[in-house]
Amino acid sequence: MGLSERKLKILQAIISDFINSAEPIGSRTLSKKLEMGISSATIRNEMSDLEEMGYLTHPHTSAGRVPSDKAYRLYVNSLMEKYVLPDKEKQKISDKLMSKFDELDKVIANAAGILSELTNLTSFAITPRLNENSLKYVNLLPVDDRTVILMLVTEAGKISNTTLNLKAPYAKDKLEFLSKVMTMNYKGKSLCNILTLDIIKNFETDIEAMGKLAENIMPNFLHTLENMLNVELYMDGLTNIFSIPEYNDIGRAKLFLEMINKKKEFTDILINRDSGVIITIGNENTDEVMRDCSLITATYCVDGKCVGKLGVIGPTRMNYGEVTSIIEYMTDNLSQSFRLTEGEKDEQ
Amino acid sequence: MGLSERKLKILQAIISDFINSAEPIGSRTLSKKLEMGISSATIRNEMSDLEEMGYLTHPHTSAGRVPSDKAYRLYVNSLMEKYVLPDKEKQKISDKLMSKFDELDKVIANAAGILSELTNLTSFAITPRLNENSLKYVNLLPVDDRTVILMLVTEAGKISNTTLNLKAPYAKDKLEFLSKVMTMNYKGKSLCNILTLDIIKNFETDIEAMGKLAENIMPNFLHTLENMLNVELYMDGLTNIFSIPEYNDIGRAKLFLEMINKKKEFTDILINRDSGVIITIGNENTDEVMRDCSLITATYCVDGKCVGKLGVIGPTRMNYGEVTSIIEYMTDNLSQSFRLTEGEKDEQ
DNA sequence: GTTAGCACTCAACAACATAGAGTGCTAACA
DNA sequence: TGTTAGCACTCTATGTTGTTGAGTGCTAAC
Repeated sequence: MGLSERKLKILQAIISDFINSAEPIGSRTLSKKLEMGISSATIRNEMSDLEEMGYLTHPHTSAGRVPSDKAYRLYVNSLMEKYVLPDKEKQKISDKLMSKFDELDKVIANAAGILSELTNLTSFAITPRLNENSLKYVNLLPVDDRTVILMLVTEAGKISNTTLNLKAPYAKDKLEFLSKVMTMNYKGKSLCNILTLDIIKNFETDIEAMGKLAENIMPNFLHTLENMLNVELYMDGLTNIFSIPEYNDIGRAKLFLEMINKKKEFTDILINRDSGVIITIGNENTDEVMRDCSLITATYCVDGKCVGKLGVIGPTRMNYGEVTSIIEYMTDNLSQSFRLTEGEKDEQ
Repeated sequence: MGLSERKLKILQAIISDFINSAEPIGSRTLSKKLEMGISSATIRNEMSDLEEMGYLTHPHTSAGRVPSDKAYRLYVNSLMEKYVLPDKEKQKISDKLMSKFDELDKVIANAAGILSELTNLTSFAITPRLNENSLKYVNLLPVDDRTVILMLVTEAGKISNTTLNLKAPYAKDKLEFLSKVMTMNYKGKSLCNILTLDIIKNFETDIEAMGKLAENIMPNFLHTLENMLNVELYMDGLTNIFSIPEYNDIGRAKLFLEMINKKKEFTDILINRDSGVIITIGNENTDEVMRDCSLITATYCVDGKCVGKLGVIGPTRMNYGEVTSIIEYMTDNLSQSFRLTEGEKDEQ
């Protein structure tokens, strides 16, 4: 049995209504709302068919119908109308998104904040993985006779500093020399590659002449590199779930927040999602704990490479159209900002 | 009417019991538990007196007694026995607290994590205010022909970088010169002072000769300074409240999490608390929203100056003795770590 | 001052009744 | 053959009532 025009219309009406009201819809209500001149009994028959096909469920006999994950999938794929962000809204987002001075991490954290505010859902964003990113610059800066700042800069412009406290005083000229040697050695190599033992081993023997200095600095160098590879997770709108009826229950709210708060696991889930706008609905999520949530993520690019993600998580009953449009607009906006350098922007 | 020895004993027993069980205590239960050879009727009389004095309340006529905020205050001030952290526990904390490589912000975030784990409460930590901190070092590093990294280092060792994209290419020698001039000019001055217009104004005229370069860099310099003055708030153990009976109610849990999630307001509250170990119980908190919480904070020092805070928030019914000891031990530990440089530690 | 005894109070729980929304089925209709 | 009215049935939500048990407060006796 296929889905007739009328069945689709009914299904769509049920889904739209349920997305707004969170209440199961009965045949009588729907018959009035649809204004198609069909009686509640007919709708009951159609609903019964839709249920048999797996698009609807009932919480219990005498309740109305509720869309299933399968229904949401159909809705997202073909039923829902594309939501077009009003220009005013777009402008507002753009304005909030980029504050000229901020560095990447702050922009991303801020983006998560804006997203949760706009969607009233829990939002998250992860910073780029720098795996493929290559080192541009190693700098060792003298602070005082035993303190040195190790500074790494990548091609994409991410900077990381570590203050090192050496066991013994050092000579300034050696420090400068070491910076240059290290830069020469590692420039253009990807962070991941540098971390492989071979290059490092070679290097350590090369500069034996530099004495204790390198010995002191190398472990810190590696540690800093590792830190740079870490993906940072930002979240916002955690308490938004309390105004969502689905979580108006201490047990569910707890499970949700606990899931979200396992940052390591959650980051991994996000990293492993495909690029582009990805919507996973309820049981489409491979992770058991997310089976009654939907997750929408989109990728933003830095320097043209898709590396970071932005998204929301909420009940399967969410406004897919609007939320998707907002996320998409935001990631596009971010990608564009991170492609142009500030200087180029100023000239435009 | 004063508090007789016996009344104190009864009060103490009620408080200790209630801290563990979260259940109102009845006279019969207490008479058995106390083993003082006094009957439940006598205890009822005493309880009635204690209630009249404001140390106890009843949720309703036929319920047992519950300690009031006043009772907790008495308990904290004189009744509770000092909890001594076992050496094993101390060792565990110390080990987890300092990981040699990490920078200040990460150590602080980590401390909040450990604290929530140990207390099963919601914990928080704020990084130092750098108001009084003075600038040690301004460095402008060339990246490419239009990109410069502005790096500021304070006496306390906090580092901040910003990548600047200049409107026009610059000459390397000018950049180096500017770094030196700026360092000379600002070294030893507190961040707050530098932000006052006078010094900056003077400086801008001084170096007019440097052309456009300074013009490009100064606004970023100021912005970076401002950012360095921001206090960062880290929190952990948010979902711990779900296992606390007091918050086993969607409304309360919501209020609590919403309060905690207003980071700006919450940070301000923390900043304005006195130094040292401060316990505020229920209605002692000036903020309306915190009237049914207790807040324990302690200060940690960087370079001997008390500047950052670490603490927990939870229901007034909390284990004040144990929690206070843990926080105190942790802040002492942090202060010590931030006083000695890594080099000195290694030598010990 | 302490205690036993007793009437009283109140929350928590369970058992039961009721209303209302909604379904499923059947039979009649177009 | 699809559509519809009608009706019995189901199930939740809500309200009512009764019961139990923990606990108090008071009184009178020790």
